[in-house]
Amino acid sequence: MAKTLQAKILAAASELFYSQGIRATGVDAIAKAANTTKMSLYKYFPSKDELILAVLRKRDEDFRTWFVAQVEAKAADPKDKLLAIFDVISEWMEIPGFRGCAFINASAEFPLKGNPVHQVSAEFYDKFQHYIAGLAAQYGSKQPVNLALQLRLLLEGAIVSEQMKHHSGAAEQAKQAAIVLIEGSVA
Amino acid sequence: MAKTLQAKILAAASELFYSQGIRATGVDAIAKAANTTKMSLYKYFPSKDELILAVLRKRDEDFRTWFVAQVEAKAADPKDKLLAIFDVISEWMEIPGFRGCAFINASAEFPLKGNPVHQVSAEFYDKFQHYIAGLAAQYGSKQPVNLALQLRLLLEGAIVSEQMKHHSGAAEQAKQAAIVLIEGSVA
DNA sequence: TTTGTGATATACCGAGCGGTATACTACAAT
DNA sequence: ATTGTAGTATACCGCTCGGTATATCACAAA
Repeated sequence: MAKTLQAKILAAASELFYSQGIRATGVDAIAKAANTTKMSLYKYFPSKDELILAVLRKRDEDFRTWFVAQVEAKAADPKDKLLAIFDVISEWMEIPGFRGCAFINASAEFPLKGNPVHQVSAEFYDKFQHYIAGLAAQYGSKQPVNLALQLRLLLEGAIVSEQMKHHSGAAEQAKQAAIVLIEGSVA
Repeated sequence: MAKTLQAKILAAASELFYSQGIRATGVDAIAKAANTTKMSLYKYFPSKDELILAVLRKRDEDFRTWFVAQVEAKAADPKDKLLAIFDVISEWMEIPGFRGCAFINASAEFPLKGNPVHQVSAEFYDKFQHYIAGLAAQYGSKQPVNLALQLRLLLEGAIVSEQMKHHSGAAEQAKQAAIVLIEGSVA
């Protein structure tokens, strides 16, 4: 409840960046949404660029924590967890305000190679893939890292498809494909 | 060679939008890159929004034409064509200046649901998927539409992964997964 | 009571944005 | 020779942007 001012700014920026786009969101709008002023904002974040990175880093933490908890709550053994991933993603897509993956979107908004946004986004998916690879190894996959990357591709593809057109059946087909790949990886 | 002024504007805008982002590209820069002036630009395109849509529609045509030609040149029978898709994508990713899929990027830059950019982008992938489904049906897949969507997800995922981090091995793993799914779809 | 500090309020800056107005040039068709 | 048309050149508009300056306020520590 008693969030620090810095946390309030971060939360407001995160929400606006995600719903409207980063470039489309002005610093004034963020300050107003956080019930503060631009001056205070610039005390905590030296520039909008730094704020963008801070927002992404926090989202990285929060989303992965939330996601893993969801999966662990849904299934007990490794194979079921691998499949539960797709159910969690499917439910996430149905949450009002879903507009795709914040990291994919950020990378698209700042297309230049060297931009730090790419590094943060890449790290997010690396960690994500690493979590999947762990489950795949427990499950007994012969090539857990490869399987993890394949499943990750299905997830990213489903998210992007669903962003462009809602209820495209992407999540369902991603899961069907995942079943084939998961079971094939132990044969 | 003797491109019309309109075509030159379209080409310049397409290039700049793709390499820098749409919002990040000003109308002045487009006019300059096309060796003309803003006045002429606004004679052909009533607004930047209309220009954006025109660029995406042209890219839709051009890319699909180029892509199909590449695939057809690489393979003769349906199964090989399905696999060749992943080789073409892989080669495309290695072209200097690759920055992901213009349609995914555009959708990310304009996240609001009703934006026409989403419709154009969704239509592009619908046509793309329809092409894959045709090959899948010729190949003898029992559920060609489902297989086509699954392969599309792998492709989108690979493109996005490669955009965030080059040489991630995404295209290769997408192809490996595709082989399993394609062969499984006739069993 | 003074002093230091975190936050506010507000006005401002230079730059870039999308888009327009006006006047001018080149050239082809009648 | 005249007229219409396609394109140029340039200046301008109102607005928003990221970022800063300055002055003030609330409050706790000393």
